[in-house]
Amino acid sequence: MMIWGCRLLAPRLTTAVYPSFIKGYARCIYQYDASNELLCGNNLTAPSISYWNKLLKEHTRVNQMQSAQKLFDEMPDRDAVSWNTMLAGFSNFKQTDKVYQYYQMSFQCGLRPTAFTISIVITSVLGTKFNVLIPQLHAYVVSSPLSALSVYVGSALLRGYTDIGDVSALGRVFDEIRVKDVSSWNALVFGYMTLGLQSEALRAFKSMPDKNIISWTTLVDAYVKNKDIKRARDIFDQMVERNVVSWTVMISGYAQNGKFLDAMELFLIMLRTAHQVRPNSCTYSSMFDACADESSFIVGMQLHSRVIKSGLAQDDVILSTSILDMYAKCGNIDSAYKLFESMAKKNLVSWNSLLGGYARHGLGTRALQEFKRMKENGIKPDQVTLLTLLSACTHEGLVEEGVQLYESMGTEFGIEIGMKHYACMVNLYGKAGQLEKAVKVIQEMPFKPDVVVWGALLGACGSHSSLQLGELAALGISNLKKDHPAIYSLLSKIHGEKGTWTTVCELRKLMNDRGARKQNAGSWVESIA
DNA sequence: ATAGGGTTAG
Repeated sequence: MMIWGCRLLAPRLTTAVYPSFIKGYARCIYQYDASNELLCGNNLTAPSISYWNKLLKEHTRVNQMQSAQKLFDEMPDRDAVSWNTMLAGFSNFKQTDKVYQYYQMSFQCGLRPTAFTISIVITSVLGTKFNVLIPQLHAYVVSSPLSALSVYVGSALLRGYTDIGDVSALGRVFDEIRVKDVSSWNALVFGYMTLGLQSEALRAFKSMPDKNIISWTTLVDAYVKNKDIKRARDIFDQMVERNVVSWTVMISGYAQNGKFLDAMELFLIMLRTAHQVRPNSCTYSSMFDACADESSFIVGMQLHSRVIKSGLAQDDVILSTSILDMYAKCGNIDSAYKLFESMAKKNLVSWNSLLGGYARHGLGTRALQEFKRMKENGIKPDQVTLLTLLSACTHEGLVEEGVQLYESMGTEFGIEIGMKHYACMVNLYGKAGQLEKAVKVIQEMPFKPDVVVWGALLGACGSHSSLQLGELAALGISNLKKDHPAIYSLLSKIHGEKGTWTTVCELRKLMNDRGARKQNAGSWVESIA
């Protein structure tokens, strides 16, 4: 049984290919055979290229890209489908550079892209720096035998131009599509909406010959992304049928815009009225996001029990992490930790969420401990990790540890230091009263300081009563944002502490004259009760 | 045999 596949293929392969084939693929073919009839009943006939392509597809499907590459190299012949299968595999698993590399290789091998090739390549460059290639790919298609756009290439191109923000290209591409279908229309509406042309989008939406659930959901989502929740809900209410995605888009729209109660209400309406629709992991994830935002621990816990019963989180890193994040943000760091420990799979985001929980709870030392464990587990930190750790150090006054992390960012972890990291360092030094060092960070950073950076310094000068540096920070802020109320409050606080009351009065008067008003303070505890 | 359009975590 074990040698099933090998026995079948062995006589048909050249001696050069045979040994490495056996070594590399015997196991895969056996597994493939177990779940598929492909190799059965096909006694001793030479495997056709379409057989090889199916095998190749099977490897790419389960993200066995390395063995897929090996198989691709060693199979007796490759046609356009083989190349496209490889491209699609790389594309599905976000290996854009590989897509580009194989695309170029296919040219060198004398192949010309098919419509399949073009749509795969376009899709794979979306959201990457390779998206500059989109107009070139378009130009290639137009000048090739493919010139009239198929629906596939057409919708892919529409997504592409949306991605690079070229509004004027949308209409042009749409006209070039030979036979437009719902998908092409949907891509057009999505493009207009995403690029902020609401009326164009609506016009296109209304002139669509057919609309499906996706068309409606696209529009709802687009309004959500433009933060126009009312209109989103309006469209949502007009839908004649809705599926999980439609509900989830609307619910996550409320969640992302801080409307916890609306999200909750809609979630309940879904459970009560849409009996054929079951919440999936995206739906729950959005709800946990809303709970975390509102610190709604009780609801979060109830939703967690629903998830446990559903078994959805069993194997889902994203969902589990959103629950973990909910616990951490609702102030229950112990539950967050327990959940983290129970997770079968963890990724960088899960670790960041846990570290963020410790940071928020002021447990800097604990955060650093977990960070050590994270590195021991072979997880590489990113900018978010470092930002979280720096803020954790700030809360507990761990200046030395923070500085050490900051200095190792580029050298040890290869992470670019961003504006937020500098702001964190200013905060770290500032809170610890080392104001000169805080200023030094500002002077040496490669960006023009923003309001957050100056604000960190100003705040520190407030708590450590440094007038001179406080004025420097205030000047920095007012250069960026005139009459920011924090300037007046902090400066008069410092002056008050120094006893220069005349200046305090002058500042108050100046503030009144300019109409700068102190920002309203509110109790965070009250708002969740 | 290979492709396009709507949702999710820090």
